Amino acid sequence: MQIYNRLGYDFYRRHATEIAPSLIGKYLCRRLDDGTLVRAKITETECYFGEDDTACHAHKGKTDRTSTLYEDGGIAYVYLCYGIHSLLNVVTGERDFPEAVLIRGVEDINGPGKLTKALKIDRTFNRENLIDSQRLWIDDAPPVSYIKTPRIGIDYAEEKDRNILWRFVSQEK
DNA sequence: AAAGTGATCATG
DNA sequence: ATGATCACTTTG
Repeated sequence: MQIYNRLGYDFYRRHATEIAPSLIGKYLCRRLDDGTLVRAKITETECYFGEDDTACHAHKGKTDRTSTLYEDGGIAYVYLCYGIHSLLNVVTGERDFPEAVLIRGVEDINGPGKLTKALKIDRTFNRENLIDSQRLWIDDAPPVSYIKTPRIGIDYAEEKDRNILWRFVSQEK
């Protein structure tokens, strides 16, 4: 049985538009405080790319909250949505350019809020370094076929950004 | 269809 | 200090 290594800096330094589809089928890994290892196959992602993307949190520029997006690729961006849900993103690309991939779903868990609840991921994981963290990382796996759709929950964005096919969903059963 | 929930950001 | 706005989920 093949053992796959954790994804490293070379994977994360590419553009979010390229990384979002290639994350489908990879394994999101979480080491809980009690030592339990949870590995969940990623089934759904979205990418958010640059200040020109009106759906991206950084489209109005750099603030305290969005500063995470401007870091080097390979760290987590976790923020509180609707006062209830922590949403997990992976920061990608180069420093000073804001881009990230939202992890929207994993096997058997659909929904970005449910997945962070199941894996016990909260805002303390903001800026967690996925390349060397002992509690959150992503393991490599072979590519998987996927379909593309528009992104979800971004009605406030400009039409050009609402229509772009930046959501990626696994076709595997 | 609509509420629940609180950090964030722009306004005053 | 106040108010609007949410990259969601659940309930009816």
